Amino acid sequence: MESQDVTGGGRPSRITPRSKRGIRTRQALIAAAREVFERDGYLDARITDISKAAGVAAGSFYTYFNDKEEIFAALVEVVQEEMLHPHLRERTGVTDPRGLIDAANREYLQSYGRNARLMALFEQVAQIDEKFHELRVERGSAFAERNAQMIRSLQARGEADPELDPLVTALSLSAMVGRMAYLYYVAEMDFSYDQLVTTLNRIWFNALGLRPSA
Amino acid sequence: MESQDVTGGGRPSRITPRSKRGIRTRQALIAAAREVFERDGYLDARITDISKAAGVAAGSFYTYFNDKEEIFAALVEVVQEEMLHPHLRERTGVTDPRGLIDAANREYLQSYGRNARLMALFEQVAQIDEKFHELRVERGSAFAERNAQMIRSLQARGEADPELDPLVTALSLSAMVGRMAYLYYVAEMDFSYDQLVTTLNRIWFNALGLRPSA
Amino acid sequence: MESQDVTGGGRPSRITPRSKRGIRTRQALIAAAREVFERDGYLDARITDISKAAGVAAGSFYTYFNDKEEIFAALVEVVQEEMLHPHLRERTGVTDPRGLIDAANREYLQSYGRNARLMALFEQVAQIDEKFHELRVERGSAFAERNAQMIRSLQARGEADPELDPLVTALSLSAMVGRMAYLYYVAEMDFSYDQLVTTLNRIWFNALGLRPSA
Amino acid sequence: MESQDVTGGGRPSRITPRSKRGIRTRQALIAAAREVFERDGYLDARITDISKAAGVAAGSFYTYFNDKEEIFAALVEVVQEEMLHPHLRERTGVTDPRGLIDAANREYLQSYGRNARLMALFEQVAQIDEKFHELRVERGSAFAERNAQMIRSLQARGEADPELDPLVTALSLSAMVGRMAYLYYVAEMDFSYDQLVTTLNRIWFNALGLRPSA
DNA sequence: TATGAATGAGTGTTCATTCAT
DNA sequence: GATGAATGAACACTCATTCAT
Repeated sequence: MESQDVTGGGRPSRITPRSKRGIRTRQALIAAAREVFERDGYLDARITDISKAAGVAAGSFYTYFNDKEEIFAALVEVVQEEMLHPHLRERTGVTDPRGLIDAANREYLQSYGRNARLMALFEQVAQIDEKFHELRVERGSAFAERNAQMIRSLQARGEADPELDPLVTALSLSAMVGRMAYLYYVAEMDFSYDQLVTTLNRIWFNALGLRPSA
Repeated sequence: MESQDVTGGGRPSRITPRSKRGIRTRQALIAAAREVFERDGYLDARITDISKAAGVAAGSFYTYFNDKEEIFAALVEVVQEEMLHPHLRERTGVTDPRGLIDAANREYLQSYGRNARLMALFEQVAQIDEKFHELRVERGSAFAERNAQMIRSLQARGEADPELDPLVTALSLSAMVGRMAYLYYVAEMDFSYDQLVTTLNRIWFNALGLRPSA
Repeated sequence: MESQDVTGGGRPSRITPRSKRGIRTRQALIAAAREVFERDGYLDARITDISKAAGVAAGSFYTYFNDKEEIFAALVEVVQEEMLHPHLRERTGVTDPRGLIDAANREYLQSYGRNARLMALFEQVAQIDEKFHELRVERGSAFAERNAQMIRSLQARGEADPELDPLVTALSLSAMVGRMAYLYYVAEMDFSYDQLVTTLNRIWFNALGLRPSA
Repeated sequence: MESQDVTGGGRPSRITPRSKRGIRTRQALIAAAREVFERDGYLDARITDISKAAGVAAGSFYTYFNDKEEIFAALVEVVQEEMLHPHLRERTGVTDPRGLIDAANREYLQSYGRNARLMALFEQVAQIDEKFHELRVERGSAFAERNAQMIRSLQARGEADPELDPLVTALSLSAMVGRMAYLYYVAEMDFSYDQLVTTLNRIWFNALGLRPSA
């Protein structure tokens, strides 16, 4: 998933800094944005506060971004690079389906937990801003599509319930994990991490009809 | 689910109208609110527009509500009464677990579909307003608790996988259905209603380990 | 020349006041606008100052006008009604061409002089704002067209140089008077009112080839 | 008409470049200013854009000019040199009054037409900036003074109406030509170039009482 | 109860100008 | 001389809320 221009363009996009100082300022603004967004939420975050937190003048914000939406997009990009962990199989050496699902679930939850505030923020902004809503749905689809592939292989090998629609199943189970991560880390519902992982795993296994590996 | 004061109180709560005229005005405002909210979203809805849509003067809004949050709460109450369909078993005469789950899923999705715009609105407001966020989580929990009860009985009768944590399982599967309803009706993702119901049912059955009824 | 919507529309036009108080406020704003515009010029006039001069809150401006352009248009309308003096012939009883031209020139100059500051303002805004520029050209054309009619009659009666193009002549001579009024009242050039009227009259007479009335 | 410091002085005037590079940059800025002014008008022209159009950094503008007014003054100077065509009599060999007036009118209109955009700009700035307003009035006066001289000679020779005030007449007729050039080239009013010249000439001739040359 | 005009706090945004490199 | 990033003063405009009629 490469860096991608989240905002579809429109106004004259601001500069990409050429000097060292410019790069530093831009980064300071993004870091400050993260701080302010996490503290105040997207709606209450004022551009002035972001500039102030970055230690620059109010107007300097506009050297790099047109508005709140644009700096949020930049923040999303930065964080997504941090959160990306593809090639699970190669990294872990795990090959049996149950092990892979368990590893994927744990990795997803850990990653979500490390960035819980930000993830809550993304959920929020997705509900507020059309562009980010679409982005979120698309990313979810792409993720589910990879899982759908796995389900298809398992079905082909006779290891998974052949009656399941691979894509809708993948979407459903991914949606479930995503939402439960939210309830655990953001809404702080009252169950343990262990209960969570164990139950999610078991639902995946049962739902797909995976038998325990010998 | 009784009428419940969503907003924790605070300002002098506005009147509950006694005169016929007052009742009419209040209802007109709520209807107008639904219209404006669905059209503009919660954030962009202006109190002025709600009054205008209701055909009353700007100031009249404050005879009945203190602010946007309060009229939204009133709207939520009205709609929830419309959406409530308890006692599924008694109403349908269905008794086998798979039949009940199928009926519940279908009923939930239909109901969601009939009020899709509003449901999207609720999701949005839950992400914006703390009070509604809590309300949403609580309602979800209550709903899941009922499902957890069902899972416990099935486990007790040896009809469901005894390894599952009943509450977390219920939460997860409910969350899954809720999110998929959103993706189908609001995000309008590209799969059919039939695929949706069939897949959700099958995931429930498999996950719980329900065998087909003889 | 009827009241005419100078601004071609666009944004939701503000209210026309229903209550007495509203009418008073709107008028106070227009009067204040005249004051501020005359004092500071169009460009330097701040909306805040207009509100302040009218003795109302900053926001109240926007109850009646969308922006500076719009209140200026309202001001133009008001003043134009004041300045309108048609039916010169009927009012004065003058019938001979030279007498009519003399009366018209004097009336125009007097009227210009009474509103010199505002006339300067109109010139300024016409150079700044496309809409008012067009308005000015149109009004000038309409005025010239009436004069062109007069020239045509004189030519038909053999009293005016038949070689002259009536419309272009009328435009030219009107433009001349308009510009000289500006130079006399606004730029305050160094010649007397009497020199001005006498010379303008004589140029008109000579240009049209009018002989002195017996 | 020599190069003349239009702005009355005040801030430390910027450098007059010595190096070839400096001269080139200064010229590039003036050319860019003309471009931007003609495209955006005086008010909307941003110094940033002038620098950009000249292909130099924002800050470089201030090496040569203090502000927009100053570069506009420089532009005026350049253009006025281009537009100057004195000594009409000597250049054309024309000597009879009607011929000279005709030649002068044609020359003025042609010249105006070649620089219509800039002339419109000058009109605009004269209405916005006190300094340029005065400049415009002065130049007009100087021009009219030359015409007044001509009128005086004609009167002395008995060739022109002796009743006319030479200066006010010259001012009036010049103002007329100037304004009509504006209406023709800038406002693009609907009459032909030929109508224009013929009518203006005839008004001059008639107004002054010039008989056709034998 | 209804009206609708008045209020005014609150922030985003622009852009001329400076100055360290 | 040139660069381009940083500065920050300055204002327009919105809209929830009040309150006299």
